Amino acid sequence: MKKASTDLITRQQSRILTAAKQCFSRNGISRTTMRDIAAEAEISLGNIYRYFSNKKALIHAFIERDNQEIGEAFALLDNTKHFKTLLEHIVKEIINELSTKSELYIHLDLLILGLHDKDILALLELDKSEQFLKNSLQKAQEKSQIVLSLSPEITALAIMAFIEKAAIKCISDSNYSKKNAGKQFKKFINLLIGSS
Amino acid sequence: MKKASTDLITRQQSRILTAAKQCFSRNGISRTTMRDIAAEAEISLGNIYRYFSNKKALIHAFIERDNQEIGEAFALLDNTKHFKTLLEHIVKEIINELSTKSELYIHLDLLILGLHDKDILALLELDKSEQFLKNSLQKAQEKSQIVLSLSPEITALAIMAFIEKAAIKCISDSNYSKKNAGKQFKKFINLLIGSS
Amino acid sequence: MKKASTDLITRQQSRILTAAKQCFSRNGISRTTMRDIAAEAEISLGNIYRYFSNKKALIHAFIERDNQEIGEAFALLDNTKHFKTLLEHIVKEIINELSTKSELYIHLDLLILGLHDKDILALLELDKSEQFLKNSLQKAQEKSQIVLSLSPEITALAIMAFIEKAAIKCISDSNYSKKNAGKQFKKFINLLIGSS
Amino acid sequence: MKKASTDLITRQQSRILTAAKQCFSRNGISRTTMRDIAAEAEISLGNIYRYFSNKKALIHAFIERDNQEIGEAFALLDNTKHFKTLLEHIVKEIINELSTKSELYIHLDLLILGLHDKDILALLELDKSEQFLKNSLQKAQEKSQIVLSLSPEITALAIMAFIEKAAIKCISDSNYSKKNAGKQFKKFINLLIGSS
DNA sequence: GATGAATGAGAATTCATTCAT
DNA sequence: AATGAATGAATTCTCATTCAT
Repeated sequence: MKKASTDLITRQQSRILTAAKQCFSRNGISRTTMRDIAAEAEISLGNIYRYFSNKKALIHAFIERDNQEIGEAFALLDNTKHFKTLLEHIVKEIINELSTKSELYIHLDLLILGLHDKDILALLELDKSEQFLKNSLQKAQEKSQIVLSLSPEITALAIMAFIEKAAIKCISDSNYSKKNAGKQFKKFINLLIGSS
Repeated sequence: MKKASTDLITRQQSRILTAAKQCFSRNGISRTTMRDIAAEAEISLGNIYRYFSNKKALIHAFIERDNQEIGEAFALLDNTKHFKTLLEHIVKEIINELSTKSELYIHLDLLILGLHDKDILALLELDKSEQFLKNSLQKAQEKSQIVLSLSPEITALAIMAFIEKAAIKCISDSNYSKKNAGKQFKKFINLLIGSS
Repeated sequence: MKKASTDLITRQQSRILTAAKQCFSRNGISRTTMRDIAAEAEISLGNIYRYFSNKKALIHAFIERDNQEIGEAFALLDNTKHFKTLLEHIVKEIINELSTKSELYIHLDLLILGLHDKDILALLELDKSEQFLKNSLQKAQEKSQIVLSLSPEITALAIMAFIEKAAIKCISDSNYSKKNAGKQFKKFINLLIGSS
Repeated sequence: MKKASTDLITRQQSRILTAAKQCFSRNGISRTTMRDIAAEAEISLGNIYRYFSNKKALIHAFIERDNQEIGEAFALLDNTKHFKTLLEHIVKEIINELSTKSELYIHLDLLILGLHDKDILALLELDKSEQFLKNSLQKAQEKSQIVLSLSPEITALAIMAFIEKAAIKCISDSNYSKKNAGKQFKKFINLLIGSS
């Protein structure tokens, strides 16, 4: 991997990461070959290595980008007056996205990779999103926007756990729909969070 | 796959599956080679193919056996007088086991395999254990042993989700301990389940 | 790489090493691919890895075998009554062999590999043959078979150096023949070694 | 290879060759990539091909320049009154340099390349330095500055062989030092060359 | 029934060389 | 003249699966 004009570098890296996401969604991370990504990005195989020194580095970058996106979504919670409503909305979105199967692939693959690889594990900080949520809950509680039945920490954990599980269920259990998941989540939320 | 006399078949299959579990725990499913399993089972490589026609079939059989074992654990709930205490105990056990990393490997690997492979997905019925728990909750509620804040279905989902998430956290987040998880779970349970 | 019945293992390893020697002679070590060796040994590519865990291990084994052969040649010196004559003979043989170009390829390639790789360097013990020769000279001197102008150490060094250089010259300089080399060596030897 | 104005050509070629020497010393010729050389020369990768049509041509040019430099060193021998002393000095220098490992890399790499490639072999004329030395010895003998035990040809061969071998030994054998080599060489020289 | 040797289709990665700008 | 992005063939190594004994 060598340097190139910064602009092109970022553009190409981004292009490759987007292609990677496509492939990862389709087949899971570990089943995606560098050649697959190259083909998807319409780039030569060797050229990928100009932008990412190896597969691991590419995955690294991929995770970093992913974390950013999730962070941005949760950031909205800090500036809203209707915390619970927005939370329900965000969660619905996330379940929606995760239950594309494609997203879930990636999500779980990352977990597995993390278990196999300390570096990736560190990067995952196994659930940035949980952190974001916890912080948002805390702030909202301090602002007396909401009343929590349990600590922000447990609440965040429980919520994120619920989301993932529901998403998995949407895919794996044909009797279980996203609508279903949404309704259940509302009830669950009402148990955990009371509005002031 | 060549056939063998029924008795021997079951004995050998069992032996191989036990060896497989060892290997899967150590390195995850996808990183376990057929040779690894053969070595662990002290059986010849070629001989495995007499009992399982290919790796996928072996994994299939593995899942079936796993589901059985979990079912047996939850079955205890149906005959106890101290539902909540026993539940807490079982959950502690499961988190303990899952957070061995080795078990989590398998758990997650299976999920991924399921996402990639309809046959396996069907077999997973993504969380036998959740079904068992739901049934137990329902029966206990009918017997008025417990009072549920939400439906048995949501409660089971929430509990299993919590367990998995906590197990993952035990491994990935060095600041998070099993003790911690146990305490949090108690509070969480008290919110979901009231004793009559 | 896995174990196999000891007999077959040795036979196959030997076969592979022989094939390797062919290839190394033809193209030099670093230009020889594992596929080349497999083809020459009439074995599948993957099968090589059953007998040598990687290319480096194969080269290792190759060197060890080479060292043995040279050692056997020099061992003859210890039991002869006509030291100088036999030495001249052996040297002629070695120059002959080395100047096949093929042998020289290997000889030099090994040196280079040694410079790049500590493990190989250690194995080379950069010139087993020089050690053998030095010991033979020493014994012969003690038995008063020969009279050395310089120490056995320097003498051995000078002789081996001469051999190599002459061999290289035979190949690279078309005006320089093996006959030439033999004659020159006799004169050189007479300067270094006098018979008693 | 595209052409350039003669002046610039020579300047750039020289610059590239100097960079090449740095790289070759560090990692050996075959492990040096064109990109390495470009970086060291602070020139663009593509631009190298304006001045050398390919890697082989570059190595060619490199050898030619190297030969020149060695020639200049030995030329000193022709004008000295203290032949043996100067020779000892020069040899010490060469062993010193060669045993930097870096120089030896190049030296051996070139030999190998020569064996693989007729064009390069011709260029090497496998040991310009030996030729120079032979000529110097001859002249010195004619001027009666020295008395040779053997012919100038054999003497030159023996000396150069000794140098190389000693250099290699300095690197590969930790018990063997440059000092050692120098002392041994003096004794060896005294056997080959007597002053008048 | 059992064995384990053999196969070969990939996978990641490297690097000389070309070519559009 | 100079640049450096792009190419793709080549290399090492892995592993599920087959098959002769």
